[in-house]
Amino acid sequence: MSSTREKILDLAEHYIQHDGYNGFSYHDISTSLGIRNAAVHYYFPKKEKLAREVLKKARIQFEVMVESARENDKTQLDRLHRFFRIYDNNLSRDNRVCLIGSMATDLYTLPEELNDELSTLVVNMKSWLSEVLETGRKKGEFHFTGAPGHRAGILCSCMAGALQLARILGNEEYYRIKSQLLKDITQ
Amino acid sequence: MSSTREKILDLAEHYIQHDGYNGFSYHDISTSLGIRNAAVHYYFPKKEKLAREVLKKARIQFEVMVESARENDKTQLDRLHRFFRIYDNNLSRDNRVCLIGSMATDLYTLPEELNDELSTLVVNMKSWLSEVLETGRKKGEFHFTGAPGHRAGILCSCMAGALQLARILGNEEYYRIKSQLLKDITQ
DNA sequence: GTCTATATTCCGATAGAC
DNA sequence: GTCTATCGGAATATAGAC
Repeated sequence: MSSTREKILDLAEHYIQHDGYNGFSYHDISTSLGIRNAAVHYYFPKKEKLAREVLKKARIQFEVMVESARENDKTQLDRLHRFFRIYDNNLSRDNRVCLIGSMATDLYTLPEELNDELSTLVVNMKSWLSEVLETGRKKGEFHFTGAPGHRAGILCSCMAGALQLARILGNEEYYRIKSQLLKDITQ
Repeated sequence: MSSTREKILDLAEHYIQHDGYNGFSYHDISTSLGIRNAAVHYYFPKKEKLAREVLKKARIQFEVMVESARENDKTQLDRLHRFFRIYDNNLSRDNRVCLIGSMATDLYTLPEELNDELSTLVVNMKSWLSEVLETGRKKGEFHFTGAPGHRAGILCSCMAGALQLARILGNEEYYRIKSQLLKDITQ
């Protein structure tokens, strides 16, 4: 069980969300880790494989979060806060943009091999959030008009954009957007 | 008055919004234009100067739009539609992401020289939109809660994210998000 | 598993001819 | 203003020793 492999994956995730897929290199990862270029290639021969594994790991991590929400959360508001926490964590870790926003921006320069994993991640997130919103509205926790799927689309795109705006306007902008979105749904 | 220079600027804008700052090269521009690498460097010796000029041109173009809105638009809803049209145009031109979203995602790999121009563009857009929203609410055209600045932040970040999501989920997702945002404000 | 060493390609950038 | 030619460097990737 190699921990180097896991460290590489974590670093790759960091760099993708901090600098973009085309903004980092194997050299960045190897020097951060204190090993050599070739050692990184031992674990991930191609950069696209590395990125694919990052996406896969994020998808599984999201599935774990969903399962944990299913077991522990009593309200849909708890679940909505889990959704927001994903973005909070990105902001607090070096002002990362979200993985989806980063990959989407570079999408047309990426090997098509990455499309499946990326779209699965997005579809899973959006449909889970749609269910949370729909159930929450039925139970009177949330108040909003329109289809839950539309509202989920707004939340996903708005939070992705909020992390990007935060880099330019400051982190306060992110918190303003987040709290306004929350008020829109809960009031 | 060189039209080659203008063509280069337009191509650079296209590539930044299609492939990201780190996803295109002088070679891409020169071959698209049917000239040589060195000719592009004649107009823009450094890539960062090229990107800066793209941002400056976008800022001026936005100022022209604001002035046109001031002269011609009778309602704030007309102005809001102008705002949305910016993103519509990006979507219809090769599924571009917006200039701000693209540059923000690559921000930490860019020369700091670009920060000023980028933040000016964002501040100008957001403050203009805030005014439109505030005036529209006073006149009864719009209905929303919270500060106009917060609502403007939501609109900017949401539309940026919507162009990114559209690349993954299809253009229909963009239109769903846009029309829901519009309903939220006008109903 | 990690290393040295290197092949290959691409990129930003410049010199100098036309 | 555009060209040819080229430099220096960085990136992805691989071969083969340890």
